[in-house]
Amino acid sequence: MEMQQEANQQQGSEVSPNQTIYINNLNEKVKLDVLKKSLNDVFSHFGKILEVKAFKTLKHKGQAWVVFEEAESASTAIAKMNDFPFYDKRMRIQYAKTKSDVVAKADGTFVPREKRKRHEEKGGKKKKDQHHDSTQMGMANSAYPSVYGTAPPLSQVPYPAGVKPILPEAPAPPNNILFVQNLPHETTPMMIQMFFSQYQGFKEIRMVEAKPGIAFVEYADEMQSTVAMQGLQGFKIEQDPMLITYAKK
DNA sequence: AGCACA
Repeated sequence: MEMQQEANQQQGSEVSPNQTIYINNLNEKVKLDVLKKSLNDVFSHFGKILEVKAFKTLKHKGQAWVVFEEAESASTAIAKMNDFPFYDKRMRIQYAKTKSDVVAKADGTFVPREKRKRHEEKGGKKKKDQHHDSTQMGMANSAYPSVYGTAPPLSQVPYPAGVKPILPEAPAPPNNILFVQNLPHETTPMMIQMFFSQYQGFKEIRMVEAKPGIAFVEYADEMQSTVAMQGLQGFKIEQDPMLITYAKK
């Protein structure tokens, strides 16, 4: 008969809706400023953001708080973005458990908290148990809810309308094609061919008229592309140093 | 896994 109440307790935890969302399962390899900026970019689709907070302490990495001006924005954000692939991991989003300081300050209810448990700042250099270095980027998470059935590859997950996918800026793995950026817009293939063709294995330059300033340079194999990259990295065509990375496949 | 406010 009544089977409509499950929508309310999607997290299995009882936290009342409020204007701050708590996000975890974030990719811990992403630098903090980049992470916060990307979170801001993504979540500003749902309303005005007052603040984005994230920390890199052991207890808090992989997590972030996004404070909206309106609680409704937070609700929409959760509904639309929970399990959203973000830097190759699915964001898990809930309402934050406690009121954010910015909000309390606006409320007038802010009371400076007592010194909490002394934050373990990184004073010593003990790093015994942090060797989880296994790169698990791109592994589908098997434990996420029903909507997609069995987890599809992240690359196939549909994105909510109006939200651009955030592609990991993680460097592409070494391969035989180089991606060259920061070229003067007048650059022609011939101009840079002079440089790239002096390296063994050079095959071709590809440029797209619609996208000035970039080029793809193909070599026979990744050894050769790597040598060329190392030789030409930062080389200045006019005055701007070119930025060379491996192309995404 | 882990809910803070440098």
